Amino acid sequence: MLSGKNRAKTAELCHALADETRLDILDQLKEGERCVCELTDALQTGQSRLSFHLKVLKDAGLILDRPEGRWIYYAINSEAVAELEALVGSLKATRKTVRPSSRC
Amino acid sequence: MLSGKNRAKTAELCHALADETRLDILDQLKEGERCVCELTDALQTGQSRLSFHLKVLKDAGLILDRPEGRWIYYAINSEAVAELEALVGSLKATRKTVRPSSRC
DNA sequence: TTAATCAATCAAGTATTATTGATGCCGTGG
DNA sequence: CCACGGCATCAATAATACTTGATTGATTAA
Repeated sequence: MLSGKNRAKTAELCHALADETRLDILDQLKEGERCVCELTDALQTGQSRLSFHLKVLKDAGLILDRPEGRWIYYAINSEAVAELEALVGSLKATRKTVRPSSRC
Repeated sequence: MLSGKNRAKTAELCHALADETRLDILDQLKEGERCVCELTDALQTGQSRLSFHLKVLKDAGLILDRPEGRWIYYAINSEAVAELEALVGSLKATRKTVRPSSRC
């Protein structure tokens, strides 16, 4: 039914995906974990900017971070992706028939 | 691989879902098509505001409109939902193994 | 311990989105 | 033809989101 917490969670997850830079990041992470400096290199962009987008993705739960030495490795959280996939799927219409009553 | 047009399309679709009001609208439409006045009633909000959000959903292709007399009925475009579902699914990590090389 | 590197955070500026009330268009009923 | 109802659109404002450059904390190498 997508009510209450689900609605807010869906909105947050979708917001995190509603940006091409963040989709680029996820595309990179699909092949395995990466540290920020690798991403700045791959995506040709500034460290600060990337850090901002990584935070959005992390806050939404779509990526996980693993500090190692002075690097921080990011990786996709496949569970969250699957969760979102399910939430999106639940938006499909339950009936195709034209509704009988009208109020206007 | 989520590149080029797909990336932009995914961002647009996700942006359209990144708002609780729009999720509420879709939730209503799941049960069948509705005209704007029914939605303003169900969602307890202003007509102008609703019209704005309906436009965002329509521009993204997530809903379809059907004029009938002086009403306009909106309905979920299940194809677009399925398309997005697939795009989201394609974000899942392809390998779980730790990547061997590092550049930093 | 000092210098250097990686990455988060902050502050300031810009850009994009959302809300609100007003206006206009179009189809319908009188 | 006229008035009304349903809805889109516009203009102005408010709220969010994004970008950029500078700073800071933490970690490692010298």
